[in-house]
Amino acid sequence: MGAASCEDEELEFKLVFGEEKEAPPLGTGGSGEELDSEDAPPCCRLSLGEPPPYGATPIGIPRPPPPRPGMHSPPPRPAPSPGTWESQPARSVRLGGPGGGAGGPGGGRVLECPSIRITSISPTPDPPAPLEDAPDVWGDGSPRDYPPPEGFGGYREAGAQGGGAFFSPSPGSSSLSSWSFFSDASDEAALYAACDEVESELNEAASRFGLGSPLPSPRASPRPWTPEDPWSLYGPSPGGRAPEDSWLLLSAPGPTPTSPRPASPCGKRRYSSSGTPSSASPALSRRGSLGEEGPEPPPPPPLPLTRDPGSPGPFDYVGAPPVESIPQKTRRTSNEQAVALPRSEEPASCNGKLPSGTEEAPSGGLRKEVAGMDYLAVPSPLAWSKARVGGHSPIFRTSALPPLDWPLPSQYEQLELRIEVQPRAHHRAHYETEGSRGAVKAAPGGHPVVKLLGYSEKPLTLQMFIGTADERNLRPHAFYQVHRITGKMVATASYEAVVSGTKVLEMTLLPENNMAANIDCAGILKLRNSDIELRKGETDIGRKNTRVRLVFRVHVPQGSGKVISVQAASVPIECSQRSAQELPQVEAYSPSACSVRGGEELVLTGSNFLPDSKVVFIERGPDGKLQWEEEAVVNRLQSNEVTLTLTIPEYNNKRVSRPVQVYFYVSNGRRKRSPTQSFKFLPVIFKEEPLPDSSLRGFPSTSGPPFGTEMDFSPPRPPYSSYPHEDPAYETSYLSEAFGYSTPPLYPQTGPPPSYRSGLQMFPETGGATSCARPPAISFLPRPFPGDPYRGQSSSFPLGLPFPPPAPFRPPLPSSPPLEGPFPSQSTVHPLPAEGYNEVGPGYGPGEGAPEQEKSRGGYGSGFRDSVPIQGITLEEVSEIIGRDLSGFPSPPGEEPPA
DNA sequence: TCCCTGGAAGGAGTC
DNA sequence: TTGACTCCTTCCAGG
Repeated sequence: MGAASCEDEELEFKLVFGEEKEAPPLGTGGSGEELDSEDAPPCCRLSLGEPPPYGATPIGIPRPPPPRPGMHSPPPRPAPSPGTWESQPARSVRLGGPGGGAGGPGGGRVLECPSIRITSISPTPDPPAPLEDAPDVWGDGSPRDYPPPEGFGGYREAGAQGGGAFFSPSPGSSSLSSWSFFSDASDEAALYAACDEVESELNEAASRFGLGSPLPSPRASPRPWTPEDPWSLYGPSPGGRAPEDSWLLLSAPGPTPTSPRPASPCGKRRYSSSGTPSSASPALSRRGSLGEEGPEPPPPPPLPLTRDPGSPGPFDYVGAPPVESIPQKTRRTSNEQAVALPRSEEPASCNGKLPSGTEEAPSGGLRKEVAGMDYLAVPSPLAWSKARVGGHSPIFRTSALPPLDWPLPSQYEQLELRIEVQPRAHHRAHYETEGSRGAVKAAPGGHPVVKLLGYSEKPLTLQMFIGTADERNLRPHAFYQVHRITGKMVATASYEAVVSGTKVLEMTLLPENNMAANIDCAGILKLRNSDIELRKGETDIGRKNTRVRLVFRVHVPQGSGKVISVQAASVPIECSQRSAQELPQVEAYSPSACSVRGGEELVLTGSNFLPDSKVVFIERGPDGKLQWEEEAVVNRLQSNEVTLTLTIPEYNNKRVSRPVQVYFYVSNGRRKRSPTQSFKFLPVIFKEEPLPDSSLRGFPSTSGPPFGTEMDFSPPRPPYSSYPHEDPAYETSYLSEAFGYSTPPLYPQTGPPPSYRSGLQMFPETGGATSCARPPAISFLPRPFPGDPYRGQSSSFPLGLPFPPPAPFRPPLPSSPPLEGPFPSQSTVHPLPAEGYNEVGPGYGPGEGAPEQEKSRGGYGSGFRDSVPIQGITLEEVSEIIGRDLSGFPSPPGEEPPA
């Protein structure tokens, strides 16, 4: 389907703009394999009802290609002009259905998506410059100055939309699909005239695809702040963003706005009486698509609600087939339908099994063939990470706002978007077939609170979407969407929009409210795994992928058509029912490293801790086999439901010379374990004499104390002048760990030895707390050394975070727990692998607006950080780095790999 | 009546 | 291949 739509787009695009010549030839761009359909500015809102930026745009202009599911906006690449970012070349697509192969009508036609450029702050006007001053006809507050084609920007979640709403409107959605691709029939009628042919292809393609899940949208509500819409700052017309209502009304199927509670597509399920063979897919029997469901609510009247001025409606639906034409969605559990799916072309990725890099395999013919369906390919996480290494400035043109999957810093200069009150760690998301399960709540009661610091001039729009909480880049979650909650108890006005396929809830930050918003209007909707996984290009799997984060973003106008975009992500939220009830969750812990001798106290904070909860440390070998396991002694007296205090066990090999990465988990019984958390056992102290020329200082050799270094197994000594964490060496460890790299401090380094190299290299075993690393992730303590931009950043970032937290220094929150407080409340750092963590942002690439502190940070900055950009680094890269940097390490006598 | 919430049934998927 | 177990999705019921 995605293919079809892309084709559609391409066709229209060419027809209207004659882009053929400009479209990069197939395979051009070098990295064509990694290109997405999202080449188009992801910042483009796919909101139905948004008119193209140009009034003259012919009606034939198709709506943006359905964002590809599972895809992220291809990381824009630096354009020739400094500060300018250019989208990656578009991919080619083959007409004729998803098969991309010869099958399907249009069989061999290969179309190329246009290359699009989006810009960040650019000293010189970019090609699209002429459009810069064009009013924001989009009215969505995301003024766009790029040409229409960009309006078709796809977003990965478009798939959500593409796969979801795009494919099949929600039949039983509790909320109409505001992003339903197929919508109002009346509009469609007009559209058909313009794109009959395309539509037929779309339908054809759709019929060959498993249709995605309906993406429900909460009931609409009038835009609460239309007149004062902060977005108007960017353009005259707020119209582009059709109010939810319009979306809803445009969606043919589904409950009416007045019946938010979705009727179960097939009524209540009764397995005992369904008559459906047990082997039958529940989906087939219970959840068909439009048309399949008998008692579908009558289509809502066409556009009864007021559209925002300028809301073009029809444009959005160009090419959209009528709802009725949507083939019944398929489920992979259906054999027949499964067969119908273009498996042959589906990279193994379809179900999320595609190993990283698979699709990058440039295997000639095959690759070429795939190229025909190139836009279906999904860049590997590695590729993404690499592409984003270096990060970028959070300054954008108002016309080219960053896509949702672009990491952004939470703070830039004086601006900071902060989550004052974090949501609870658990929130049971609701399915489309269920009624709402309410808004996300905050741990202390109430709801999350988000505040923008450093700006209070005008009202601004705060955007919120559901993001991922895994170890990869923060991005819109494929299996969850934000769900707008309304009701008497909801005080915060919100507006639902769709940004490239991802539902975004928009609220207003008012100066009179100190630019703070109480997020009491945001629920979480769970999409069926099978639906999402069926999407073309979707690589994520839904099973056990139940952790999300609330992502908040705000674009602060800076004048001159520029905005600073900052983003904040909440702590991870477990959205499954069971997990929320039974599984223990570790949200933070301190410390995160300790001497191999253990004995230190480790404090875990989280939830679902039981009196008999166990904490088990484990170590796994490269092959994943368990190499060591030790249960820690839990101090029951100092533990409760949300806190576990335990004594770190002794590591089984105390003669290691390098930090050992281990993990621990909390167990409430068999199969009731928390996700593992990383922990490091550090070698006992090394005393080293500074040897400026040595690249291996501090490391023992196999033949005695190397370079004047000796291993110290003696009893604890008096504390050193500097605390471990005050020592740059500590910082190295700290950083590497904080960044989530399961890598030991990179002692052996090439190049000029960092200043911190002299002196203590490893953790002094002084006993007491001094032998333990301060929590990198849960930095309750202000970072000690001066100039450290992280200092005091109590809410740093989770372990496993590929992005370093480049956020400049900020004082601890008043609400932050005391120094030794077990759990930071607001800005708790979750050591959980939740990369892309709010504060983590993309960081600032060198020379890209990085805070001076960051740039000037000495010590570690000259080594590892300089040689390997942290941002976006992946585990693979980390492994590589580890292998590279430690390869020269001589194993000291006595050190043996844990058996 | 609607919304929210907790619980659980039953099938699918995984080990 | 089979059984046990876990997870997902839907349904039920009560406040």
